[in-house]
Amino acid sequence: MHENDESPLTRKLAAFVALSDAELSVLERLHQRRRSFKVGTDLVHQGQSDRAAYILSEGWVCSYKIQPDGTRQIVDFQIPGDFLGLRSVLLRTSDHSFEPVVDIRAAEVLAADLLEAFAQTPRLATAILWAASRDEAMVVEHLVGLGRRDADARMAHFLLELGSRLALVGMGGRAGYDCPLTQYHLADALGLSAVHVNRVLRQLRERGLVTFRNGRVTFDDYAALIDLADFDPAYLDQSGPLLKW
Amino acid sequence: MHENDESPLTRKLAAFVALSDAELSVLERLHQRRRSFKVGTDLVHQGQSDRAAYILSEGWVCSYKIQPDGTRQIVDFQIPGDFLGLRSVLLRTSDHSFEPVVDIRAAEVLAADLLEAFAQTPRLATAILWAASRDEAMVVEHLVGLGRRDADARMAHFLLELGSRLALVGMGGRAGYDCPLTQYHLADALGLSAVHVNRVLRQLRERGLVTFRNGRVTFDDYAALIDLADFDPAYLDQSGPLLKW
DNA sequence: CGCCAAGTTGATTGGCATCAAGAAATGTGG
DNA sequence: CCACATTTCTTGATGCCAATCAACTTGGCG
Repeated sequence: MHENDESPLTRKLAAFVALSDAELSVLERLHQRRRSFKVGTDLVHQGQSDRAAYILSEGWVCSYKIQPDGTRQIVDFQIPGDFLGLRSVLLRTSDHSFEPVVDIRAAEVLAADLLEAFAQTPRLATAILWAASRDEAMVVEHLVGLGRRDADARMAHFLLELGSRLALVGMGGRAGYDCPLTQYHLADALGLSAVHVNRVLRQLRERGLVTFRNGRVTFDDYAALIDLADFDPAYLDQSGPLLKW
Repeated sequence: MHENDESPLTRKLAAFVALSDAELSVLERLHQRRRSFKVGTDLVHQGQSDRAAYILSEGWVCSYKIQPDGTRQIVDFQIPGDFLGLRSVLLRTSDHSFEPVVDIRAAEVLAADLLEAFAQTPRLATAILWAASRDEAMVVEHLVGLGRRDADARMAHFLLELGSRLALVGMGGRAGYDCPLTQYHLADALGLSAVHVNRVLRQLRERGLVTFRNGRVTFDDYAALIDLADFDPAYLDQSGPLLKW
């Protein structure tokens, strides 16, 4: 597909375990069934229906819950290399829905294939479970942000986290990254109103910290932003744990 | 220990799968190494240290994260029958700390024992993973509450959720339940100030919905409370999924 | 009996939502 | 390629929810 056939997931996992050729080819085989989804077509991932997971290879997705009163809370965003609905393959739980933020391409993974891959290559299984556990840690961090950070710090923390995640799959760095999210997405994720998101972004820009504009996030003062957000990327990188295996 | 030797965990799992005698005895064996912890003695569960999990059999625990600015966000409470640090056994992640709310009694479970139990009784493994997935769903629901519910609804939802969880292990019902939490605990869990927690509780009491007093939660108008909280216990019960196995 | 944690209540402040209205960007069909 | 429609973004004005500050009360306990 691309010049090198390295998928974002491969790239992400490789950052934490050195995968053998055999493991790489098993991983590759998981990417067989490619599918596309357009914005607007909800990936209805409601429990009972299908028991497939996806590996996102291109584009962004958000997972969310709708409240009875109509408001929406975005639980997390998925970027290339992330799993969609991994849990609902292994167990039969799927408490939230998925919606593409932009047109996406993803590989469908059947439960059987995944379990077989796990059986064949335990190290790969460990790596994937590590990724899943990292996702959980992000949800927890998100919860902490909603509970105990004000709007500025929340936004700063969010933009930094996204930057770190994207850097892992080669889609961003200290300078910034391309970001297809609208201010409404930010609002629904951060528990703010869209109007206030706009004000917060303006303020961060005017303070010379970060610029969110035209689908691009630019870090103007990385260090100061980290300071404002009290950002500690330990929960993302966890560098070390897997290397020992 | 008690009149019948049924542990809270057994009781909880039994609500979702009918466990065979063999499975029950394996479960029993996991409860061998009993330990006690007193209030104040933090269960330092910081990643690297020990790789044991606990099954809580008596008392309450909270899991939390401390922010650099000193504020605390409680991620969840554990009640009898719940696991502590299950994830950190399987993976080496432990992003938050545990602290007893009252003196507790718990069974220590070594990674090896757990894995062996899983190998022996797949159905038990499924049941335990179901419980873990339920925990995750609760964290997500908590996140939604922080992002999109006002103080009243948040409190109401929290008290209802706790009631449902306790009912599952026979420690409460529609009438109410004993609750050792302080208003500070509620504040740290709900992302509110302790002062405001007090006001919200008073208001709920005066509206005839629920009374939180002297370590006891009393539901004065269950239906109205559910209505206020938009409480849908689907994410807790998930009745059905496991029964099919 | 006196101490300390937990709970209670009032007064004041401030962060963020809401309402409202317009400007810019993006998309769409003719 | 333009006219028009629909998002998306932007900014101001106003009000409310919940934080903060400050006392005071209550209850448990050595």
